[in-house]
Amino acid sequence: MKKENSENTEKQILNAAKNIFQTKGMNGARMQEIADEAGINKAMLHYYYRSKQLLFEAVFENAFSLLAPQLNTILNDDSTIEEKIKNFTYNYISFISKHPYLPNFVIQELNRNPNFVEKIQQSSAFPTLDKFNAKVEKEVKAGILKPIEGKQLFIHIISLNIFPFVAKPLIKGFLKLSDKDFKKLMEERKTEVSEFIIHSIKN
Amino acid sequence: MKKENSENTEKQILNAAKNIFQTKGMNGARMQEIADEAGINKAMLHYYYRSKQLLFEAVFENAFSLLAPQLNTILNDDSTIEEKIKNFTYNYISFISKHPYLPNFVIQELNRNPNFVEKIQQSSAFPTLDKFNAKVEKEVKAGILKPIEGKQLFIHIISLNIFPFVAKPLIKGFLKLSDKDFKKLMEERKTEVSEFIIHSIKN
DNA sequence: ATATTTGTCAACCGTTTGGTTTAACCAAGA
DNA sequence: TCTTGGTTAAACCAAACGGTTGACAAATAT
Repeated sequence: MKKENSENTEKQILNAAKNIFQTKGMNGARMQEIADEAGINKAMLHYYYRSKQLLFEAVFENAFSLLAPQLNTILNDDSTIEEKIKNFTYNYISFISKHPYLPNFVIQELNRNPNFVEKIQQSSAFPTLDKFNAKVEKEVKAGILKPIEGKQLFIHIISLNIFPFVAKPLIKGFLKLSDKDFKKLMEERKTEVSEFIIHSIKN
Repeated sequence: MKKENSENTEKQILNAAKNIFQTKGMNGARMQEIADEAGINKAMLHYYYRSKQLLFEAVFENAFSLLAPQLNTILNDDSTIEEKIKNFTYNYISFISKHPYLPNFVIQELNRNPNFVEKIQQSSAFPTLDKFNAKVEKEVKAGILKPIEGKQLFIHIISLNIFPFVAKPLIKGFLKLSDKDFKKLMEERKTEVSEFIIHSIKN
């Protein structure tokens, strides 16, 4: 009843920490609350992760490493811009619907500690825009797309896809939606958003 | 040197609280820090605002009351949809450039405490979409706009305008921008965004 | 069989935090 | 002159917090 639990406990902690940190943030989270959520003693948190800061970083890097591949796909695969937009919009909204706290958590904590960006910029497979920019420029010159800068298009795409989840309470308030309504609306956006973008940029 | 300062101190506190709360959030802010920022004694905070919670709510309502009119204009004036989009995009980006912490603060705290929405929904001049929806529908039927739902268009508009400010550190990281670069990019978006939207929806 | 390591826990520790209190001070108004 | 209201520094308080300790049992190694 030891080694089986030792691996198990560590994952239980990380999972509990994920839940608490992602809903309450670093400042709002309490070590005791994480321990309770994991159903273990508070000392165990420090036994496995030494400090709140390190536990938080484990959670954060885990969260970020889930988001980065989503972006890397659109930025670096060989499909056309139109295909990229359609795929990303569909896949990203599906993905976030399953992890609704993720984008807000990442954004909130990056705002709290902006030099965090530099840290993760080096380590993990941090997305780069070079290939995407080149592809946009190429399709613009070929007359497939109307003139647009790659970086502006990129911001358009992520704004339209991510923002509704980040501002969920606000949007629910403005549009007077229930949780179910909101989910349905996001479902519609899986195609609505890509059509909206493509309408605007395609010749 | 009494009554002049009494009003003054109250504003000094609110202003200091604004700075601290908007950068660190409710959980990250410390009463002592706010007192220091205001250059007054900590007892004064409680003298004027009784508790951290009440001081925070004063700051939050103040912040929200700055944002709401921006939306109310676009939603309720009599201009065409195209004009609404152009005006809102230009004005909103100008406005937020002067108050960069505002949208993130509001969104972060609404996520932390979603039933806050209901509170402010009653009290202040909370924006409603009815008129905007009707106008969109009318222009679609008149053939001015391509078919689109008002609520989806509304989400598009606020996403494209607000998100870049909320995700500033992320965007700075992806695009490898300095603060100056970022500001320039947002300046470009004052027209870029509205053109992008109008391209997509106009017949 | 014995010793060591590893996982776990309850209790504890020092510090920070939001909030209160006290005593004194000062300027303005009655 | 006396009261009143804004202000301060300082001490104080209880609760909450992150983190540590020491004991103990189960698993592993010798």
